[in-house]
Amino acid sequence: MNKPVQARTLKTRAKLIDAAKALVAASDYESLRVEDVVQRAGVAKGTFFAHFQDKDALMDELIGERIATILNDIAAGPQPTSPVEIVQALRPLISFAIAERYVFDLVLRYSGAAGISDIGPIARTFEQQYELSLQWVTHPDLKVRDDVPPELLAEGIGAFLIQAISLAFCALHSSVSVEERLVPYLDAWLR
Amino acid sequence: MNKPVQARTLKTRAKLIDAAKALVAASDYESLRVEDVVQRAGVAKGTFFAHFQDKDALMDELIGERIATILNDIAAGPQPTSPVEIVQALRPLISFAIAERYVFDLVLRYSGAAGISDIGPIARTFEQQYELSLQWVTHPDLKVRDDVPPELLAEGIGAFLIQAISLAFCALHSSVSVEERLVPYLDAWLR
DNA sequence: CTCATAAAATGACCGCGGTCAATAATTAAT
DNA sequence: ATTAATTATTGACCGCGGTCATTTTATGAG
Repeated sequence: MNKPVQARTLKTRAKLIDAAKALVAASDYESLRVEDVVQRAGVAKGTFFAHFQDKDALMDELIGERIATILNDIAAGPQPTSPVEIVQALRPLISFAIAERYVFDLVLRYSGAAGISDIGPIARTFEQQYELSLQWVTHPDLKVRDDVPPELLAEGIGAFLIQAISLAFCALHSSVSVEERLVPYLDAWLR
Repeated sequence: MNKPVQARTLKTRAKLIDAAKALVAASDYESLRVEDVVQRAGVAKGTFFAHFQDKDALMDELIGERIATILNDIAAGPQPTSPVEIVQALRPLISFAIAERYVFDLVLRYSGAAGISDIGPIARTFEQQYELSLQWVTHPDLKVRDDVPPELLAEGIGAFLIQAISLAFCALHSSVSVEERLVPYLDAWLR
């Protein structure tokens, strides 16, 4: 029943991902070119698309993995006890998201899957972020309002995180940082 | 001092926009092709890019205009007196935003300008939506919490609107509509 | 009207994501 | 080992957004 995966397939896929990671490390996500990836991996262009639906699917892998790692690190840290500490805890995630406008756009685009079947790495990190927020919100050390279910509070944290980052891109000239913007939101939302 | 704009320029630009509108009306935004636009407008391809920075800039015009119209209609309507009525009032906007995933993605991408100078039509509609929300929130007929500045409440409405629409795309299989999802957010946020 | 200058329009061309029929490598059966 | 069936790889090709040197058209001065 299970499809027999050839060892060659895994090897080629790994070569492609390694090549892509190296190229991203050398410049950035936005300037990644499929042709460069396949050249570095030593395979033909068509091979790339036999392994990934399209270029964005590779990006989904790369960026999703990065975000998952960041979220795991955050989850391993201490329980925040206030909105300010929440924002501090989220800082690594924010830094990554605002480092490249391209990344943020892609994350937003991939946050929602077209169907239940094609939930990709990035979409999973949204779930992960929600679970983390839910954990924080239900922890006794973080005093939050109790007139609203914790699930809703957790979703709200995600909404304000997106909002704060969007506004940061909207006004790069502004001196208000994402963190400064996010704190009042959470303060008002969670109190 | 003022650049002398030739009548020909305005005419060509109008031809391009008219052609684009007709094509969008005939199918949808996503399938719009620059080549089709210029062919219908009866001009060369290069001419298009003399009038618009890129294809997205044209989309910015088209979609921004639509949204501005929708928001004006909403603003001309009655003052909502509850979160449910807010969501009802916003329904035309929501309908347009979820009609095409492509449109929503582009709206998000254009919501933030790269700098203060290049605020386009779509970015302006975000401002417009904010002003409308602020107006609602400060109206005496809508009872809202007073422990938070109205400006923050207005921004929050925008954040939850985006969140609700995103989740709608994320789970097209789900039976929960955008409206149903949005009401609890606003209920908790404004009370 | 004529000519000089600037503005607008042109279309061949390029970059890059993505496709697909043809080919090569792998596996399983005898 | 040979063959047949499956799976992976290849690279020429296409679609479409975007560029730019060249040509065409409008404008203003004398």
